[in-house]
Amino acid sequence: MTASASPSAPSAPSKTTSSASNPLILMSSTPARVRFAPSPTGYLHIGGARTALFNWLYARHIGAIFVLRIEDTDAARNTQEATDVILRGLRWLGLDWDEGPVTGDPTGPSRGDRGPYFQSQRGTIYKRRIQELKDRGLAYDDAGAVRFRMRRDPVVIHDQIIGDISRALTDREQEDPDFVIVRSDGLPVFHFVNVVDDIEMGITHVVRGEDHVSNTAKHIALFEAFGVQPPAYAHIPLILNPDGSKMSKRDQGASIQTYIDDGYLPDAVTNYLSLLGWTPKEGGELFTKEEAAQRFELGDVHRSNARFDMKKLEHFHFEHVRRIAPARFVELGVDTLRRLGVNVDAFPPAYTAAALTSVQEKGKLFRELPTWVDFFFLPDDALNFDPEAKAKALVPTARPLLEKLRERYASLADFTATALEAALKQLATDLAVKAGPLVQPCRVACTGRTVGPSLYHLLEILGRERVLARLDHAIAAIPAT
RNA sequence: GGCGCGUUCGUCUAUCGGUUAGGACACGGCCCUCUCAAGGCUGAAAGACGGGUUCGAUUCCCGUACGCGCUACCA
Repeated sequence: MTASASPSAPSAPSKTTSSASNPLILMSSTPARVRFAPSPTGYLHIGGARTALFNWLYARHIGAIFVLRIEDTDAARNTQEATDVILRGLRWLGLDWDEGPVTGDPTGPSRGDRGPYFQSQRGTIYKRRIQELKDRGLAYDDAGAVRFRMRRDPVVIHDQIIGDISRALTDREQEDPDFVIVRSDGLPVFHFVNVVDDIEMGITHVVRGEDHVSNTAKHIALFEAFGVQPPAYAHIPLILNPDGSKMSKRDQGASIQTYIDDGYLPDAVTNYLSLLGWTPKEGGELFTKEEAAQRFELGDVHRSNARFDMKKLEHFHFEHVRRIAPARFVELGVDTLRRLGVNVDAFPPAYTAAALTSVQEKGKLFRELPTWVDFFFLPDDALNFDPEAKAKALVPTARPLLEKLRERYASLADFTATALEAALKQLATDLAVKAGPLVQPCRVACTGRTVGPSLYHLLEILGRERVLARLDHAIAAIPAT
């Protein structure tokens, strides 16, 4: 069987509307409901973000309601701040939810009528459901805990991605098949609350990490115990470290915050993430999440884990950043520069915009922006010459060249990129030298570095006054012979 | 140990039994060039292993190896 082949039963549609194989959905006029149910651990894991993304893509593709539920049963560890981190991460990625919390406050406002959307607020619901199982003889007290009467025969999971899986009891489970659903301290466990919430919230599709496949047998048994048809399941492959090991909290790039801090474009992150474990049938690699949502099919999701490749993510950032509207780039750039302490507000907005736009095509991470444009915002006599650049370009032989260049630029009629280029090349011809010996010292004189935006454009943006001042300053800084 | 899932270039992947096994990132070379890039051209690079089935297997089946997940009164 190929990776893209349909794992479904012969009679079931191979793709598109996996919900069509679910009578519950077919017969109902209520829309499908999809959910992302993170536990607030203090950070949003890249794998969790991708799970959220796939849920979002699928929900948007089929027009389902996307529900966000916070699984904060561990009161000690789950703080409001920890939940805020998740919400912030999802919002940054642009993954909006139709129902769920508005803030990280469990008792705060929420959207939707199936709440509360924090498990910490759903205690009475769980108690009622426990009693229901007990009344039916499907759960019983055991040493202070409550156990569920698990079925002993293999459970078949109809997974939309993996296909049919028959999950038999393990050796340990054979000895003790009835698993705990309420701990002796009174707290219901994950398997139980997860299923109860999915029932109460009317979840029709569960899209989650492959690490839950084995658990799904328990969940299905629980659904059956409640007399409810289980949702359609889709288990997506995991994201691994570059070396193939499991990506954990400490690993580089594990937290979404990394990408926020480094200044990646959210669309680049979602684009890259969507391609880790999914390929659109129609082909193509570069797209927005909205475009991805149009094409997203669970049947096209892969079955094997993928390793994370930061270089490729950077490439997607490069491609996306060059495509966004200049105004948007400027907006993001100004935010970043302010945050990193560059004094942009002392300059006219048009100047700042021009300065930033000159490097948009470089496609750099926003965090790297100061390296490329900080010279625009420094006093003319306070440029920090990169030592290597200075040693290489601001040498005695460059002095007469710079002096001549200053002369020409001082008397230039139009201080525009084309005129600046023409004047420099004319001077090179007149002096019988190549352009390089003029270009490099001029660049270092005006920017302090050997790399940067296009020289003539940068000069035009700086303007005659600054350029002449910088040339003077550089000429004075050239060591005597 | 048990129960599951997986295995195509370094990485992400295409391939619905017959292909010179294609693309992207990364890497090398050439061209272009005001720096760095970008762009164009180009190079190297893959079917884990062993059995079947078949006229023919990367593709279907079995086994082995390896990887991953689960195996909690964690989620």
